[in-house]
Amino acid sequence: MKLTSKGRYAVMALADLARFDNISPVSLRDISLRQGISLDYLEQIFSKLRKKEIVQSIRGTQGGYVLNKKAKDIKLTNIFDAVDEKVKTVQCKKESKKGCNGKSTKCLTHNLWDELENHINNFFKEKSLEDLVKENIERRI
Amino acid sequence: MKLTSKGRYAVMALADLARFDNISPVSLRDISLRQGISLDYLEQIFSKLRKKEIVQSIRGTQGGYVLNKKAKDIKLTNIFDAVDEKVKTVQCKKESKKGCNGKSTKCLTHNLWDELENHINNFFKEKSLEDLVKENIERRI
DNA sequence: AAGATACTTGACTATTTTAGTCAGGTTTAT
DNA sequence: ATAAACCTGACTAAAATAGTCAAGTATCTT
Repeated sequence: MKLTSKGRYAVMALADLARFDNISPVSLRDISLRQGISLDYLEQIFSKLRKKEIVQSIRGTQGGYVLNKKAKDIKLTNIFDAVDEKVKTVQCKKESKKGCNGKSTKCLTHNLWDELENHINNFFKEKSLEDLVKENIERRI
Repeated sequence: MKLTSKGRYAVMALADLARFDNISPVSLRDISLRQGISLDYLEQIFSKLRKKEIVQSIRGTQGGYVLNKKAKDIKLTNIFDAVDEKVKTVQCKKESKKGCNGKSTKCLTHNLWDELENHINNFFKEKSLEDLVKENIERRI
């Protein structure tokens, strides 16, 4: 059970962005350097974030990215959703008609996995980008 | 972020075992049939569970496996631990001297990943095999 | 107008992990 | 004896991951 770097990088990059974008657009190059993430990879990630309207892009010299919403309105769940970082505990889900594994009943542990998914997703739904930045500033003082 | 089948199968198989082992040892063949998990794969999994003393094996005809502890004393965390299903959110952890990415400070999101890991692990620490079986029986009635 | 900076897109690929399979054992109840 | 069931280690196909690479386009500054 592990978080992929795509999801992790997306959050790291946005946390970085949230700290600096009130001054001026932040270039991926800067984020790349500060966070140690490959520029090419960041471009992939931000392309998705832009399509989901989490960030806005500004082209040209002095360009970069800015947040498209207030930091408190961007939850981790929105970020993970944008980069296709899904919480998945089990396959037996979609075939609503039948139970799991094509059998007529739910598998013994079905409810457990549902609970687990909810448990994790709740964490992601509650936590906002603002929380992240705040925690960080507080620790610095 | 997903659960691997190894961890999932281990829990499913043990839940199955917990329901039947008060009568007689349960053969992997039976579990394989009931849960739809390959026998060969189950053998790999139970080898690990036995080494961690979660189950006990009984060889020969009429043999099989039984739980080695009471169902309420077997937590999901013990099961996942036995089959190497780890919760991992981030790499930057072990190099205790330095911060993340070899830098002198913690990465912006370090605490977040720690929180997330704890959040998930708490779920695994609380949930026992007994809980699972109970919930299931209750649902059936 | 030129050049530099920075975003944009899509294809490509090496590595790692996963999810098993396969083959050959050993033990023990009947 | 023999069949059921455990035991072990090696092997592998397929998928996912974590990027790289190449070839653009847009816009600001001078």
